[in-house]
Amino acid sequence: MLRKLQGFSKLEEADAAALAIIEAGTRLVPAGTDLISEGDRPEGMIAITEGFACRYKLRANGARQITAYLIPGDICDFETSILNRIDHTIGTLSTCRVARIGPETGRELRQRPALARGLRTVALVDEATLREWMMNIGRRSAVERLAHLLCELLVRLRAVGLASGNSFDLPITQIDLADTTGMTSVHVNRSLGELKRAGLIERKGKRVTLCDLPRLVELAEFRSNYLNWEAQTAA
Amino acid sequence: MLRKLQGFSKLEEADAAALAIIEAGTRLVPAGTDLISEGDRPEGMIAITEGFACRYKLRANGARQITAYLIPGDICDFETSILNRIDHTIGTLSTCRVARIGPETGRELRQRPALARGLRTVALVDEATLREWMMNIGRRSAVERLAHLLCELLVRLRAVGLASGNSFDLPITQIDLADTTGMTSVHVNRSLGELKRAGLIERKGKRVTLCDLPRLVELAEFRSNYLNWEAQTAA
DNA sequence: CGGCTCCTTGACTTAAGTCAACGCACGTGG
DNA sequence: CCACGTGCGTTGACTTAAGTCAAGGAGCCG
Repeated sequence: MLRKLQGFSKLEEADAAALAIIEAGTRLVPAGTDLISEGDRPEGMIAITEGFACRYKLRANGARQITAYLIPGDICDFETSILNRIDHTIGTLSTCRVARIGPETGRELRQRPALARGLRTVALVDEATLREWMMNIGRRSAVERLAHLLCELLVRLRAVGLASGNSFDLPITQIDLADTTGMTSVHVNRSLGELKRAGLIERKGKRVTLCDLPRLVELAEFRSNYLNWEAQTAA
Repeated sequence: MLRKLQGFSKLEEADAAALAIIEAGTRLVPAGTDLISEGDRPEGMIAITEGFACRYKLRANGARQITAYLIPGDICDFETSILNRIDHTIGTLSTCRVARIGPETGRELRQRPALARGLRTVALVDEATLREWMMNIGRRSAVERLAHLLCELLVRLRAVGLASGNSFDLPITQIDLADTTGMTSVHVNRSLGELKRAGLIERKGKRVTLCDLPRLVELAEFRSNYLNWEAQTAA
């Protein structure tokens, strides 16, 4: 998994070995666990190899805004000691397999030029994704938002080999989707129903299928450019 | 101005000289000008020394989402050649004084350790701000959103000496505010009116005064931590 | 003095939120 | 192995925040 991620963002040599080590020290974490809390001192990195995690913030009234998904292959790097307090929390949405990378090994990884470059690319893509999500919440209707999110997930999961054709497992609740898209779980439910009725998606259990991807892409005005490593490798 | 920005994020020596040079090659740009367009090849940096600019994205139907403000002292650094296409546009909201920094000089600046560190800090703060805005749009009411935005602007403008007491010049339209907060200009107008009626803010022309900052902060649940260099210098 | 663009306001519509109930699946413990 | 609890999904009836449409006014510039 980790391999995949690094694989596309930059060419690797035997850095793969370094990553393999990481995968060794992996732990299984139940859903709803905070891996890092707001206000913590950032250190090292965290990598997800299975399941969905997220970055989120809370309001005093309990309202939650999810600002990013961490899916298998994703790494979040806390540029150690540049900022000394984290402004958000990272928690699991489903059961996850997580690798924690200490500050020392983190430094080692960043020493390898190819990996360092990969990590910076990841950071830039994450930021671009943040902007796209903002557009999503601010300027798209409920149905469009969900359509867009599903398209994004398909692309990202494909990149790590976790989608087969146009379908993938989405191990998170509609409440999570609501907190991602800035809506209510009730309205997420209805909007998903609308997409289903329109024949754009299908769901059985945790499995989602984007039956009519072209129409979905058009509806959401989805352009994958912001996620694009492709542009990278082409360069 | 530039000095200020760097001043807080990291201690400087004679890097100031390097920055001074930048300020020399500065141009005046009218409002509504795009400095960099989506799809461009990123190169060098752009610094704003006067006026308000922003990052934004457009939808096919013309809807605009502003994802960040660039105020005097802000620099945006396109990590040259890491990504090769920009996913958003940068344009001026008011008349601006802008410094364009070529790729070569950009590299030079990044060579100076203190400046490099400063730039990375800026990038991290920008990202944190992005997350806070997302929370703003996704999970706060119209009035709260505006209150939060105003608080943020006060803090940021203070940091560069552009606020006197609790008031500052806001040289942008209510349409811009709407595109920032994911609402309509009409509703921005009404919500601002509400803040004014509640005695929280005052406006005359472009000048905004946050009369009752404590209540405004409370209403918006504003915590400046995400902008905090203070934390940095303390470290 | 037009002719912009922006601000302001009112009347009305609509998308999304709220409240509430019920069913279903899952997991745990008796 | 079944009984029960709990969290999630689903649906309906109703409320509300925000959007839409539209028109007038204010400021600014050439």
